[in-house]
Amino acid sequence: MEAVSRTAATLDQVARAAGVSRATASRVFSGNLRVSEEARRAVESAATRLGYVANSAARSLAAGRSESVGVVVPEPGSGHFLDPLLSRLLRGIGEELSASGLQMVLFSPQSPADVQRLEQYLVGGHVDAVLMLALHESDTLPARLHARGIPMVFGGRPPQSQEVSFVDVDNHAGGRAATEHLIKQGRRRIAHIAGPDHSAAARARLAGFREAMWSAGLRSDFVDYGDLDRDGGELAMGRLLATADDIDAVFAASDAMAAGAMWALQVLGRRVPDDVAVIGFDDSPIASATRPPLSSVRQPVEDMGREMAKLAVSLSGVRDQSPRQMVLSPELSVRESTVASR
Amino acid sequence: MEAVSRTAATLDQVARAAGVSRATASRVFSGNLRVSEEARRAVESAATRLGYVANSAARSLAAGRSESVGVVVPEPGSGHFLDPLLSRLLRGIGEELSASGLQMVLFSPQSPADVQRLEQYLVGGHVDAVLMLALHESDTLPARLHARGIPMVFGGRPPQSQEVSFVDVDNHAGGRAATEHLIKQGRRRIAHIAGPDHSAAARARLAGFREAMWSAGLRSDFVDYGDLDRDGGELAMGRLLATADDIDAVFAASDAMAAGAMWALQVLGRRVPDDVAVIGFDDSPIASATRPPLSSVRQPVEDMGREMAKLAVSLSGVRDQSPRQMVLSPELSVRESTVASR
DNA sequence: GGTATCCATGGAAGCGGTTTCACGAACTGC
DNA sequence: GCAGTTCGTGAAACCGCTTCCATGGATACC
Repeated sequence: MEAVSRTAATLDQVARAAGVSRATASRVFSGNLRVSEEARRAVESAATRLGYVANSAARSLAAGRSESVGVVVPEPGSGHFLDPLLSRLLRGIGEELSASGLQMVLFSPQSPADVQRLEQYLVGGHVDAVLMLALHESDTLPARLHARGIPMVFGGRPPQSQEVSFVDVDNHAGGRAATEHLIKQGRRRIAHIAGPDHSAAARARLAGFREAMWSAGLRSDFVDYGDLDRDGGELAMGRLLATADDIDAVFAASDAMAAGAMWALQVLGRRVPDDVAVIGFDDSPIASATRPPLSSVRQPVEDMGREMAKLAVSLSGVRDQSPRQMVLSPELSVRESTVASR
Repeated sequence: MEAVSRTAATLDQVARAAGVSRATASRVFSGNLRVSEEARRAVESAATRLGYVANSAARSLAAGRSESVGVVVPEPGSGHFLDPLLSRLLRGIGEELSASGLQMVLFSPQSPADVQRLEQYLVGGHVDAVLMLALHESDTLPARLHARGIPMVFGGRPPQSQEVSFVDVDNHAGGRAATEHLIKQGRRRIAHIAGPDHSAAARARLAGFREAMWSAGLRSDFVDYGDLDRDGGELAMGRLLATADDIDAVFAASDAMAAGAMWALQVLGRRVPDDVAVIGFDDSPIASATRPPLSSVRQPVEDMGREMAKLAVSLSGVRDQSPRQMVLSPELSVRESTVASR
């Protein structure tokens, strides 16, 4: 390979070196069929020789598309359930986008000013599509993006779900699966530690729990609430035991709460899983670090990311953007906290 | 605000509406001082009226800088210690970049082909700077980026650390602090469960442990190794106890290993912290989910991200890019696993 | 053999900004 | 009052690529 000059080679130089016009060289890179085999070879060889890489700014400007997708992640500390899953999700998104040759531009607005700027940026047409990982208050965004014809895909079901495209995990099914697993293990007096009521995901998990219990003809009123973290789980467990001390299983809406619940049980001398089985949700690192290791519901977060990206890609550039939606099923990750000892 | 047309307003339209030339309008947005107060006001009002947002592709092309910074994160599954900290780190980076009006472009190359493409992309001058969160095999990258004058900042000390800029957490100091904390609690026979020897971070933590023990005149040879996950910790703890069953404290190089060690101890009837104190590293979610909650060493990961971004910004556009390095100190996060019961 | 069709190609006009340069008006200093 | 600055401004030349359009040679058809 020739010495790669300090300043990047341009299409013009490549074309000149290949003995063709800029237009033809451009066609080669855009995969245009209308190029002779001969010209194509000349251009390609010149390109490698010069170490040519297309200037994306110029390409975007000329072609009117940015070759990049914006990803908006929620601000932290909001106790959003997504947080621990974020890196898995981004991974899935990145994988799919990079397969399509798209760049991923990450936004994590902190202040209202950031949100404002972000909105301008997105509406300004600097990205070909937007993936939203949480509903920022900015409810105007969907409408404005839509008006500009910029596809937008939500991760997790947004409030006004009918109008927009989204990919979600089936929290209802997850809650049901967790509960059915406990029932199958012979448990009968099963409690649920639910997440905050304002969270749609938490409500769906609760509903799944209720449905499974009803179907099995069991009482479904051993329910308490926590704020998704460990202490919330511990407190809720205490309250539940005070109400009904013969509970034989607990399904918590998060692993952290499940860990807290386990603690509360063990402090009171209950053995897990022999006396009380415990199952969490998310299959986070916590699940394999508790004693005993925690059964959990694993959300297919990587798949979710991939599907979001796919959806965005298939939506962009299309005139008709009727919203599409997709719901992924979580699966059980069974560990020792729910299987009666050998 | 006027109806924002479907297609974004251009600088030209703004200039026309304000009754000035494109050049003057451009000066207003670039913060150029040479503009009369009158013209500035006219342009600004026209801009808000039309909902103008600069087209970043055009700006990049004309100005020769991309207003964006590439962030390369390690592929997953490699058991890299960064993984659980990733979202915190990205947060810090994003915060700082967005304050400078820069975009963050995320890369997570999976295949060798991805790495190849990435390298081309970065070298192609599409970003103003690069933040590397792990040493991909592609050792040629630093040199090539340097040749192009593209600043690059590593997160975590790279192998050949003298030549490049980086921000790292002081693992040595962290290891020392953890150990000294145990000593201060009156522990004397302290063991260390180290991470894999090929990891520089793991070696530094071990060195910190040794230094603290030597300084206190204590034996520092209760050392075993694990692969950073829970099972590794459990196994290592078993081996350590087989060697010396009167160990009264353990410092593990990761929270997961600490959790595993705690389990091993408790299975053998040791009480934590009464018989044996346990401390981890990373202050991950696991730390607050164990029973008892785990003391740990908290890495200032957000700060690390912020500093990396700052460094990149200050480096870009500067002719002389003599490498700068920065080492951040971790701090102790004390919980019940190391404080003798009340 | 002549005309219609096809196809690879090059010329050239943008895409939407930034920045150099020249210019006139308004200052300054003596 | 005049030369020398300073300052705001607009015209115009790019930045590197895509794409429309015209062209001309080769092929197809009758």
